[in-house]
Amino acid sequence: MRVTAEAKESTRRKILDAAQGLFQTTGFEATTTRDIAKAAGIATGTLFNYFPTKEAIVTTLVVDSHARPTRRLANEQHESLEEALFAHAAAGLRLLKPYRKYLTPVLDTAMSPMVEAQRDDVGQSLRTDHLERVVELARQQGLDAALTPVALQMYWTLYLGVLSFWTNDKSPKQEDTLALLDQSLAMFVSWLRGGEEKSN
Amino acid sequence: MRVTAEAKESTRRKILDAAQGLFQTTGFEATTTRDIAKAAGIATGTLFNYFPTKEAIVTTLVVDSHARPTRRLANEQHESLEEALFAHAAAGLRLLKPYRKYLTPVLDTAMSPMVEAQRDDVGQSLRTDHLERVVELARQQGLDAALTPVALQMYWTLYLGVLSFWTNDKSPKQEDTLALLDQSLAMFVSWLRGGEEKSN
DNA sequence: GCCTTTTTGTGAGCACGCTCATTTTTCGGC
DNA sequence: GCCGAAAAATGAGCGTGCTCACAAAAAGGC
Repeated sequence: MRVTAEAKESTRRKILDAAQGLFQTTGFEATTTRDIAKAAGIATGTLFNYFPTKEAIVTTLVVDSHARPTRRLANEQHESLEEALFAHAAAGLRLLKPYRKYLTPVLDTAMSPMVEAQRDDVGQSLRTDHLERVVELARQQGLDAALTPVALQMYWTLYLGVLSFWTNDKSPKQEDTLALLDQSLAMFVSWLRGGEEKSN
Repeated sequence: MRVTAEAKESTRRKILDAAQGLFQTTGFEATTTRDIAKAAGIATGTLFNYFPTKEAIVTTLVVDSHARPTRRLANEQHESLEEALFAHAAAGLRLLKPYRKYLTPVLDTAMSPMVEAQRDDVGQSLRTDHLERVVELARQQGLDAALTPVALQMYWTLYLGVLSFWTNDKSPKQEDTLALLDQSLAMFVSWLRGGEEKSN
């Protein structure tokens, strides 16, 4: 059972590596599942024993990139919530950077706020993890009451908007994306603060 | 040439009507282009002489629904910008209501803020028209300077977020969507006002 | 009314993502 | 080592959306 397990894991890696390379060079849409299987040295049917859909492959690539031990700059204090959220979101972008060009299918499915969470839906953990940290950061600023489900929904909408912009950002170092992120967070935070004042 | 033109228009309508009915009863994904063609009494190839893709059909349905003379309640004065924008966005929802269940492909393509405008891209006019009215309403409140491209980008992101939520809203009369819309616009408007104060 | 050109219609066929009956490999128990 | 069972691999094949070489029809000129 151990040898088999190792072999399975090895095949899984071969698929992911092959897909990663092909997506990078040829693009997500232009890469066929037959291409990936051939590059991984397996039959097309085998590929679907490991991943239920083509999108699941790219989703796994993205999620795996977040699974590396994210060395969290331990409890560093930020001057403002906006600053803290900016650092958090920018860190998210950094992790996603290798996948920027073919992020669209992931945004449409795994990261979509509307997809119902399902068993073992590895994509959902990405959103959940990101939002948990947002809540945590807001708490440190005494804004926990303001983070209603609706507020998180709006945060995620804005974040997805930034990511969606980013995938097509033609500015030299995608600096326009950072500007948009800055503005979006400024809007979000000032609204959070406003709501807090009123309710106190 | 006139007889031909009339026939063409008639075929076009037959396709749209057939598609409308099938989408409604069977759903967008489950309806095949062969189904649509058969229901319209034409060959599958002919269908693609009228619409380049299956998505273009649903997009056309949605855009056509906006093409009806939108009787604009002539220059009615709203108490606040937020109220005016709410009425405007709610009117948008009302137009889209018949297509709510299969709006997703339209959001992903024609209404996406990232898709570059192309010649005769009928989908773009939907966004442009909506945003033009937003600018107009903001002007009436003396906030024209605040409506930078980035601001419009954020407005559209929020609007798409609301629409995306709406397509899956399980609450009885989709009242949760209106709540989300309300909050989103409150955030947007208060941010607009804040930016205006600073820059003055 | 015929002939040429242009427009419109057609359905066999392609490439795709994905499935599934079958074959091949691996396993633990003896 | 051998055997039956369980797991994994296979590739022909299905149903898509969409294309394209060709056929039919209509328009325009004389």
